[in-house]
Amino acid sequence: MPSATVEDYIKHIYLISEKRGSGDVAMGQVAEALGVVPGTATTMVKALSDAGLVEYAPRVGVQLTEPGRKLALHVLRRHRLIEQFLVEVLGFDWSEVHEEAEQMEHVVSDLLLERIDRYLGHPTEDPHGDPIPSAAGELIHGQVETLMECPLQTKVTVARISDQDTKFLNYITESGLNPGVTLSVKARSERAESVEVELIGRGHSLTLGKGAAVKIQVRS
Amino acid sequence: MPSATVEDYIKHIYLISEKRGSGDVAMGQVAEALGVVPGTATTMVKALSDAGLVEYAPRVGVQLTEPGRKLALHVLRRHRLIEQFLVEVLGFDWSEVHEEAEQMEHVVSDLLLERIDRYLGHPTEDPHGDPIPSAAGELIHGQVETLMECPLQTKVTVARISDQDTKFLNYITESGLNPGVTLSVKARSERAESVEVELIGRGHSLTLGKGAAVKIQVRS
DNA sequence: TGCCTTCATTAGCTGAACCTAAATATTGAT
DNA sequence: ATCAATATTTAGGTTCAGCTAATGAAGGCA
Repeated sequence: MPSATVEDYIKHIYLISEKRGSGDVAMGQVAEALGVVPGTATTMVKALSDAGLVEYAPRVGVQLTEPGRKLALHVLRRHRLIEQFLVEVLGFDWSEVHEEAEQMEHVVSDLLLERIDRYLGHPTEDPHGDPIPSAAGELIHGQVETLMECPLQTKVTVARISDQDTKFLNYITESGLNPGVTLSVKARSERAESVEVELIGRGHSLTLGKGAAVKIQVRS
Repeated sequence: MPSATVEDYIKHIYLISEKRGSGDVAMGQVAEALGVVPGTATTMVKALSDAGLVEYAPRVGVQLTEPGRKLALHVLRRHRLIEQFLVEVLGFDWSEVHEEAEQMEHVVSDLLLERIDRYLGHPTEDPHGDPIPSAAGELIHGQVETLMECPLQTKVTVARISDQDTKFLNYITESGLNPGVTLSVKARSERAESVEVELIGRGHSLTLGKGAAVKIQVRS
């Protein structure tokens, strides 16, 4: 059974390579995501490579192998089902479940996980709108665009917030931009790096900077 | 924050000294409970002593200090609340939750624990009948006796099964001796090391060896 | 073209928690 | 009272996952 550390490395490598399209993930990114110094990441990634979970090219980067991808999706499934469970069943706020799930994802057994899954009615998304991989390792990611790309003056629904930081998520909650909310982008300025958003039904608008806007993904 | 290993040592030292009345716990017992070789236990217990969690006398044994006892009860609270939750909410069988709780007890936060406690309505016993310490570290253990000590021909209720082995618990379940069941000891033979038990309401009897009988605790 | 900055790798070390094997204490039996 | 058996401790070693500090490669710019 892979250690919690191995699972974390694999999970983060997966998440980074998802975000940056495909190709190799730079070691610096890995080190930063894991909160370790670069040398530690190099050592660990070499070990992961020996274990057949990643392909590692010195001074180029790292990429998951098929077994690595399987493991990443399995960890992600645990993480996201746990988050969903904490929110749905125990009344946690969606902005505070990440840390908790981070710990629990390494200890819940497959049996417990399937009971949670059944209890929740086999959900396909977690509270942040992230897709939950199936037990078989399948992942359906819906068609999503960020607020910086989506069409103007068109009703769209918030699909996911691609950030796990509690403070940012609290801000999202306060602004009423939770997953599921309907909105429309009134105006966007690439040079000013801002977008103006109207919340449908609430009748009020707000302006977001590019940094925040790219983390908010919507579905038409 | 104490490591999972430290929590396990402290928990087991507490449980052993509970079982054996009071006084020092022998190092051999500690080693066996933790599944490590004696030398490892010695080293670890010395570290626990440096941390102020136990009092350690070489070649005599080990005993919890007040901070150690507090920690033990806190771990036990986590363990037992988790067990209760798994049984009550997720439909686990009481005989299969121990291993799962063993892992989870080291990662659930205080916040999550209190939500679980609230969700369950502040239970005072886990599915095995073991008392759940309060958040403040109080522990009310009911008046209990084993089947080898309780009065004969008297209705008593199974209070707890002091063993966590899944196979043994399965046997208990099959025999209908779960916590809560009412029974009466018809006869007992110290020399034959056996007791004959009648299950009230089911109208049938069974005979248990001493080894099993001392693990079944009852309340009058 | 050569230097400088940035990024990555290597080497060597640390602490936690385990192990094996040898040495030493304690206890019980003769 | 001595000796064997059992229990405990000590010594030395391993693995995992981290660190610091030094070295090396690659790309940008004067």
